[in-house]
Amino acid sequence: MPEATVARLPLYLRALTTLAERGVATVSSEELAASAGVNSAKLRKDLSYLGSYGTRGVGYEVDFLRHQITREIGLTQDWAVVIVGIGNLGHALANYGGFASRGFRIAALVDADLSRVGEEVAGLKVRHADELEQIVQDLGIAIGVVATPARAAQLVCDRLVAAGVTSILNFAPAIVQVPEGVDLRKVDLSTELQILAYHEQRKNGAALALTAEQAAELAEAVNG
Amino acid sequence: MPEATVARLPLYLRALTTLAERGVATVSSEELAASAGVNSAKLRKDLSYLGSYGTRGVGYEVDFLRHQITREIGLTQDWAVVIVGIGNLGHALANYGGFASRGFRIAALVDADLSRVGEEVAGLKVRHADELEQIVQDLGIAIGVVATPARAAQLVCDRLVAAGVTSILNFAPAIVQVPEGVDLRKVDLSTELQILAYHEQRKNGAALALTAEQAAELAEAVNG
DNA sequence: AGACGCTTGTGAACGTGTGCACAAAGTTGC
DNA sequence: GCAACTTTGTGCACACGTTCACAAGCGTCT
Ligand SMILES: NC(=O)c1ccc[n+]([C@@H]2O[C@H](COP(=O)([O-])OP(=O)(O)OC[C@H]3O[C@@H](n4cnc5c(N)ncnc54)[C@H](O)[C@@H]3O)[C@@H](O)[C@H]2O)c1
Ligand SMILES: NC(=O)c1ccc[n+]([C@@H]2O[C@H](COP(=O)([O-])OP(=O)(O)OC[C@H]3O[C@@H](n4cnc5c(N)ncnc54)[C@H](O)[C@@H]3O)[C@@H](O)[C@H]2O)c1
Repeated sequence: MPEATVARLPLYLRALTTLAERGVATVSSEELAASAGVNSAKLRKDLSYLGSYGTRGVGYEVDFLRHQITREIGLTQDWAVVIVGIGNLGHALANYGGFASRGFRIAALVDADLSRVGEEVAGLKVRHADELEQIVQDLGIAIGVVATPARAAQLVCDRLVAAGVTSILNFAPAIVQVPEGVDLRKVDLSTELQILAYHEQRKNGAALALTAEQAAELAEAVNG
Repeated sequence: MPEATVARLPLYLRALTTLAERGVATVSSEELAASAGVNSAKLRKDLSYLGSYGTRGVGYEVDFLRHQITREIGLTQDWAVVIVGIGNLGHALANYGGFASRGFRIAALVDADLSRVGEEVAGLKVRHADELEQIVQDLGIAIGVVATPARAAQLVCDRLVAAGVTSILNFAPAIVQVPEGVDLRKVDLSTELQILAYHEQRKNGAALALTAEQAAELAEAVNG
């Protein structure tokens, strides 16, 4: 299955869940594509990787398709997650209710700062970073979330990997190396804003260019 | 400039900043690529879109290249940002110091909940959503960050656009439509986790498949 | 039952992105 | 001033992703 398709399955899943809540029983690729904000041909091709679950002339059965995607992504089981670094962001993540409803359970919170250890956040006691290996093994944790400062990110990832974690979501703005077999994804807010700024500048730049062109025309008019 | 290149420029910028702080004056494409975690040919092709700023046989001058990328992204000016939805995540974002150092200034905080309005967060008073248009125009805000619940996201984006915002970063897990000319990027943590879960499952699935194969072999051995 | 209309699933064309490999261009050492 | 060495910038081939367009298949209505 293409990586681009995998990245869109959660999108479809969310759209299907919304439809199911509204009591919709079947949906065409055109409608579902509109809900998910993608091209309908792309949607059909994506879904075709799961199998032929549609009915020609009718569409897709919402509940059935939802189940198939859930199974494909691997959300039939709950995944235990550890969050490392319980600062600003770590607190927000720990308190966020949206993970549980999507198949993820925050199983442990870890920080290196002794003044933070023992604090109760979202019903969990913050534990010390040195206990990481024990925690990961005891709770069967496969996914780690890194919300420490950038300078600690590589060390924390190394420890997570050593403890047996094979999937990491990194929020720290740092380039981290992990051994093969370990999946690393990053969420980088500053980068996102910078990409927006680039396009924003070009929008304004286009306006400036137009002005320059107008200026040239003006100059020509005056000189001609 | 290719979109993929634009998305990597912030990465290079960060790597260059780190090098500059370490006092490195020049860097080869090989070294810089390693710092940024990309292929060196890709890095050189990306940089070639900015112009021919390298010196053959030597490499790139760190400070100069940093300045060129900063200019290209449009970070020579500071961008004013408004955050809408000052809950868990909004607080974390408002308190985050990493934006200011990268050319973004949190200029205003907005919420619809009257019990939140007036609260002081990160040195700013939370203002009411109805004032949005006024705020955006007075402060010359071009970028909006949406950290409201999903159900409010479309409404908030519509209001932001109506107020004159032309770039939006959305944290709510919702598909949002914006008119042409407005850039919308989304950060979706659940999706990221789900992508990790998919690969995680396949890792385990590979192990299970092996077991199944072994089982088949065993059955064959018993029957044969 | 058969014709009609609708929607899926997919072949094929196209566009974008990646990475190799090397000529061109610079530096360093003698 | 020249040869040897280093590193950039880029042409080219390939891989990946997207979109069009349509035959095949299903349900419905007469
Ligand atoms: N807060 C945000 O909204 C935001 C936005 C974008 C990016 N980030 C990034 O997310 C990360 C966390 O941000 P934050 O605002 O929560 O920072 P923070 O300073 O509030 O929290 C960091 C936490 O990590 C802990 N920590 C430090 N070293 C550790 C280690 N080796 N092991 C375990 N824990 C350790 C600290 O004790 C602290 O509690 C940073 O890298 C930041 O750049 C945050
Ligand atoms: N907290 C997290 O770590 C986290 C993680 C992933 C995604 N998210 C998403 O980010 C968003 C915010 O999450 P949160 O945990 O901060 O939620 P929250 O409920 O704590 O905060 C939401 C805030 O938005 C305000 N709001 C609601 N409607 C509004 C409107 N129309 N205009 C202006 N403000 C409005 C509310 O008053 C509240 O203060 C949610 O969509 C959530 O799914 C949060």
